[in-house]
Amino acid sequence: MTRGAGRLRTAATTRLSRDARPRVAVDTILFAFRDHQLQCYLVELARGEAAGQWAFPGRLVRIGEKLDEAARADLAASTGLRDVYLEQLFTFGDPTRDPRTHVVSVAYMGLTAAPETVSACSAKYAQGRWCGVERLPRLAYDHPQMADYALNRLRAKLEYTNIALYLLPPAFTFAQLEELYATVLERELDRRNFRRRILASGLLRRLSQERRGAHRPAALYEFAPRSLRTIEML
Amino acid sequence: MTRGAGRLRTAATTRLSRDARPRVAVDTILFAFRDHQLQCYLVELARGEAAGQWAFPGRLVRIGEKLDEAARADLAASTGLRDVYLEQLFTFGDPTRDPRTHVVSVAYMGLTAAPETVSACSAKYAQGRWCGVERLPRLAYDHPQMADYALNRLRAKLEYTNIALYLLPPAFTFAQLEELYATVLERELDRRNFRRRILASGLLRRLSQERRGAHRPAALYEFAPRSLRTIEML
DNA sequence: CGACTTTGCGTCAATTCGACGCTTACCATA
DNA sequence: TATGGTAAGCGTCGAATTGACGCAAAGTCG
Repeated sequence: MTRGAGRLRTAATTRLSRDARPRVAVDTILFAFRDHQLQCYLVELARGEAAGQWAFPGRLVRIGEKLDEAARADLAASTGLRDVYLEQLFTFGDPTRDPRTHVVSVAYMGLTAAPETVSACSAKYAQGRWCGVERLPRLAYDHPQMADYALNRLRAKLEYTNIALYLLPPAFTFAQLEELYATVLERELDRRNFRRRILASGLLRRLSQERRGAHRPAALYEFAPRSLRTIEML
Repeated sequence: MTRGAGRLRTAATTRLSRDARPRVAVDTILFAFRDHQLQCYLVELARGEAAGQWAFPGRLVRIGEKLDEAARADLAASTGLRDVYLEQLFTFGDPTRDPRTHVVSVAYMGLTAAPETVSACSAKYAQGRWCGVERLPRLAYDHPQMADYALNRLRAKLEYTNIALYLLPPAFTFAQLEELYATVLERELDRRNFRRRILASGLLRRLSQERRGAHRPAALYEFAPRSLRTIEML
């Protein structure tokens, strides 16, 4: 996206028209599984000509910044969340995607376990909120495409990676995991078969059931670190 | 990559230090299947401090250009090839990847059917040549990572898309297709099973065998256009 | 206590997949 | 024209995977 570009417009693009080059931005589609649905985090733009529209958080990349670090820092500034799983998605470079200037945006997908404390600190935004992916409002720029892309990627990677575990708390039950899968994939799953599949994949590790009373189901599971295959590509 | 940035260095980065932003480039790893091996196209840089080193063709993106069109145009300028299958791979943004300035590079993978006529027209390059992916020379910048990434992606997509067909001429035999798969995947394939798999996938269409004499094997195949699934994502 | 959920173990049949045998057609060349 | 090599094409067999589903033990909640 392009927050901040407005400030530079007169100074930069006019004076420099010959040397003008596209700017680079990062935008992050942050997912969480909350209230039995897959949600993503939206911000309401406060500045620029897209003010009032909803979008994904993001900003221009500064000289010397790594892309993922820029995305991570911006996410921390926009949501207060750190330790988010981030994965580069796709780079959107259509010159008309931002009506003002040519901004090339590197889209990231972020996954986090149901966060309770989220604050839209940054003054760039009027507000921030979680929104179920089924009923997104009209989004600014080409962010609808980004949402599609991210959702498709998430669905695809559910099938062959442990990526779902980033959407869950450190310990969880099979029922939770299955609900996550069924919801995101929009498909019924057979409990028995699902269990077999997941266990066969070796993604999970049975948690020692220290304190299980206190309204807790019998068995908890957690990440099996050894199966943290880096399928960053594909 | 960063060809052309040298020219702008004094003018741009000095004068503009406050407004300075990363530049955007596209680099393309172009593959072809030639001489029984998977090869990719390399250029020898003629300018800048990396002069003399080998790299993948690419250039800075100009205001108003789409990323894929920039990649396509640069490929045409560098190799004379048009009608290349292009797919965005990954965006490399480490600020130190180009020692001079911060250049964010959107890497593309290109596939083409064994091209006979390739000329390194562009004055940016001292020369261009095809090189087997097994014995690449030392590459400039972070292009070795790009090569790895592209190769991994190509291998992965061979398994579940028709992407291989972009590396073959319009009509080809099963033996050719199988050799391509076996070479790229570096693994022996059972002819019978391979045939079954490919036919089951519906990717191929039997060509009417009009003129088959003249040193031509019995059966030719071509693309089955209906199966041109767009699995651009994942 | 009784209804309900979660967990966990199995079964069965259809499908997929790897290893492999065999025949036919075409071509080159001795 | 006989022969050997290669591509094409068909089919089998057994192991592994996968979807549909039954069932019982354990825990939770009202």
